[in-house]
Amino acid sequence: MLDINLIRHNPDIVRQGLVNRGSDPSAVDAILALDVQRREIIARSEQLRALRNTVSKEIGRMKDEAEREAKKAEMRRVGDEIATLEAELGKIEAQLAELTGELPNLPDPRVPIGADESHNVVVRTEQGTLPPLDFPAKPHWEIGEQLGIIDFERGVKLSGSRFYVLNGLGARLQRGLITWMLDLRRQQGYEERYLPFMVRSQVLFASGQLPKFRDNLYHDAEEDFWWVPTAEVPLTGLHSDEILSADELPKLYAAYTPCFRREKMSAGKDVRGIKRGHQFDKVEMYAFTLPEESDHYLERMREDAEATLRALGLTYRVKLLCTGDLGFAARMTYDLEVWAPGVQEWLEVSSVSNTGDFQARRANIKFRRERGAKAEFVHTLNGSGLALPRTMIAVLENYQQPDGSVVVPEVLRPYVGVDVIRKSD
RNA sequence: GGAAAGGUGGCCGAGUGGUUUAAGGCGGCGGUCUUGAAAACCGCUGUGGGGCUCUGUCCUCACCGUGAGUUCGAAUCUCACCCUUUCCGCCA
Repeated sequence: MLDINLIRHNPDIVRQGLVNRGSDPSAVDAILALDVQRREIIARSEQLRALRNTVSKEIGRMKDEAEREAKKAEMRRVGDEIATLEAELGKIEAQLAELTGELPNLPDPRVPIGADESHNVVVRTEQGTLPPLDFPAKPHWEIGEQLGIIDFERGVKLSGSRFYVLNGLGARLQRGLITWMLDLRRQQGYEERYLPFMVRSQVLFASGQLPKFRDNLYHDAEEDFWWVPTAEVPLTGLHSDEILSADELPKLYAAYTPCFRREKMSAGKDVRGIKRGHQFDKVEMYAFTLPEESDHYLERMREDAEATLRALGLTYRVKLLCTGDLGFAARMTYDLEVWAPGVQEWLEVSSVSNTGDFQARRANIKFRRERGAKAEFVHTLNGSGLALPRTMIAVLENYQQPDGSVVVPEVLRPYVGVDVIRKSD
């Protein structure tokens, strides 16, 4: 949510920011007009309320019956007028909430301007420590099926396309990655949280998924439950409607959750393998910080995510997203992409974003610098650390051997329990 | 799923239609006293919106779980819903 005062006083800045990220700026004018109407109506109705409050007290003290009845009749008319104004106000505020709720965050000035992902900037490429493969690399679906650790057919039988089953060491590899990542996050200073995987509408509004992106979410038809598309959602809601004290900031959290996405927008894309499913696992990082420290923690969180890939010895690159590719709530985002030699693709395994006070406004998360000081909105950041299926792809394809086996990365061996994944293990 | 009792400020807790401007207490902050501290005493105390003689020790509106309703006037009365606790049922 953008600050209404920013829209009111600097509409040009807001319009420019929206244009830069490829959004329609016309809502700004509608919002400004509604804002003026809103304040006019409030001024009038409050004046009438003040009058009624005063006169009602007088009525309580009146002894003269006729005079009292006359005043009551008069206040009845005032009440009717207030009701009319309030009804009008309700409509205007609903429209205002709808329009402002759909405005995305404004890009940070340092974000390169561009229409789409082709304008993203590769900041850095980090060479992995693994020796290059000296044989033709197989894609992970072949590796997985030949080893018997990924079962696509039974996934489809159970739930349709974009679902799969992990068998034995496949499941253990993923579980090992999750546990290892959570341990790594803890060493980096993040507190672990186990969260609900279904949340109320309000929580999805706070993080920015609702109202605009409901098509990509799974929703329970009978209750107000939505399956989380990322742990970012419940983590944003964790401190909603709270006022934190400055000395407990930053609050750094890590959480493992499955993520559920309808992938309506990417129908037909990435249908092969485990790159894009309706259900996938992720370890997520999240931070609540002082406003002046969020830029610093964006870099810190990117470093922390990178450390995961470095520990696995994988080759990856860091991208700074351009304005046109920013997510709804983000004002600046780094993507980490890992190289997968089997599919010959850079896979997005992490997206690290600073949302500034955008989510904090929607979730009403504040802090106080000192006792008695005015409460201010915190800043929030989120980052994947990391998305599991794509990390699995990278591990399988980079650690594959000529005989079809897959070496388990050293850091994972205590978690997986074997050094090499072979057929029929 | 059934029954009962509840939901009031940071916390406890009073308040069944109008001196309530939400009593009182605790906590917190400031002060008096003190060598210092404690105690005692005095004062202060939340959130959001709007306005202005425009940033103030200002005026005003709203907020007692949520939403509607009754009324000149609602924390208080009515209805619906949500949540909590206890008991029963069911269950991992």
